[in-house]
Amino acid sequence: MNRRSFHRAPEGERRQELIEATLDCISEFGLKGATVRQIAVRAGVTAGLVRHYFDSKDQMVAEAYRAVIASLTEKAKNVEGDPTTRLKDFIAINLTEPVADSRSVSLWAAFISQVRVDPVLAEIHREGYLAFRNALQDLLSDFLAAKGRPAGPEECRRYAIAINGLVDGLWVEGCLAGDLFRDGELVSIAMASVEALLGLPIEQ
Amino acid sequence: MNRRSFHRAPEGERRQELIEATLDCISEFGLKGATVRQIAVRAGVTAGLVRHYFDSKDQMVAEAYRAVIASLTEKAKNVEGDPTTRLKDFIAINLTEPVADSRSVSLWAAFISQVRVDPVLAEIHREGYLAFRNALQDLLSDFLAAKGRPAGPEECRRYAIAINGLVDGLWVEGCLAGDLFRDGELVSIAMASVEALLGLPIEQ
DNA sequence: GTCGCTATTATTCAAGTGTATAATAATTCT
DNA sequence: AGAATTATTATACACTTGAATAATAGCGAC
Repeated sequence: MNRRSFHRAPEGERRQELIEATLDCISEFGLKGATVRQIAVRAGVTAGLVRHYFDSKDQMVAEAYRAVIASLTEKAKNVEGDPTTRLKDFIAINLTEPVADSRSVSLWAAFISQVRVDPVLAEIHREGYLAFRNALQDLLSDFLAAKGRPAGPEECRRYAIAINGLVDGLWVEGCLAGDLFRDGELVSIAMASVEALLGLPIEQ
Repeated sequence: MNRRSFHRAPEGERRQELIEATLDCISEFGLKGATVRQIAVRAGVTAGLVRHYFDSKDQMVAEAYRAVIASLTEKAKNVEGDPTTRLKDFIAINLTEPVADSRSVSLWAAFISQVRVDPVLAEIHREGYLAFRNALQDLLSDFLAAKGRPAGPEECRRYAIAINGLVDGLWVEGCLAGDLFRDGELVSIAMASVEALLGLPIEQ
């Protein structure tokens, strides 16, 4: 028997490799095509190993979804600087790579399509969405205050809903049909739109 | 042998039943759960019949996707009346049932997630998206002209991209977490946002 | 070094997949 | 009413799926 050679990886590392391989497969072959065997090939291991690190394939997929949400939101939530810079960065980050690319939107859509099916994924989604929107709402509150037009929570909430919708919608448009837009066009449209929505200039 | 009784349906009717059953299964069980057998159960027939009406399951799914796009766009594209009414209706239709519901967004997401995988679905998507956005662009052109502020194609294009993004984004938000919004809140936010984007009142 | 632990591989299994084929019964035509 | 047509069912097949189990080899402790 010629067994293939291998090396024993630290637990955290191998788990992350498997999760990354899972996401690769989902984005390239769809949820249907992301089989345990295909994922193992992508990760450079054999199929049985999946069950050594995760209770089930479904659990691994759920963790992979958490990773997607984290990668989509962490950059935007960690913007720094004065409110104007943060707002500008928030918009730009969400509409340029690596957040805005076809792999991201494929993964996002694959999981969204399961929200009705799998309550676990539904909960993960809701948490991520609310955290993201609340971060935007706080950012807008700071921005409006800094511009000398402080607004209450209700007004900020409405702005956050609208701008979140706008940015998400443009994000999807751009990811799915990036070739229909010129370089930087989406960011430019988004900036102008947010200025119009708030009735305030973003550029200093 | 006790064979189950059945009735022979006209071709068009049965095809539509199968497509509808396919969409039901995709929205309830995901693309993975939409198996030929499950679809047949939903349609009240047996699995073999699928291949009598379609060359393959994949082809049936592609036709089902066409049906989804049609149902999502036909109402909005057929708005009538003066430009102001049409714009108002366009927004309202896209953000209220039946266009805005969790089944629709599940189906939409399921197919979007396959755009990278299946070139056939990618083409169907692109056609639908462009037709939708162009309809909106024409509508905006009419609206701006009627309001005494005619705009060229490039300006209308930018507005169409932004408003399409806004409406799509709010549509997704509302479909996925309708309980987070009050009745009519999304439509109200969308109306106010579009007014701000265009710098024109929509209400007469 | 070699021993022990366990991460990893290899193999097997039952259930489910899309599809092909043959049997049959609902409907139409004469 | 009876024959012809074909939509529909029933069954079988080859293959894939996630998971369970047993064998093995990498690697740290001593």
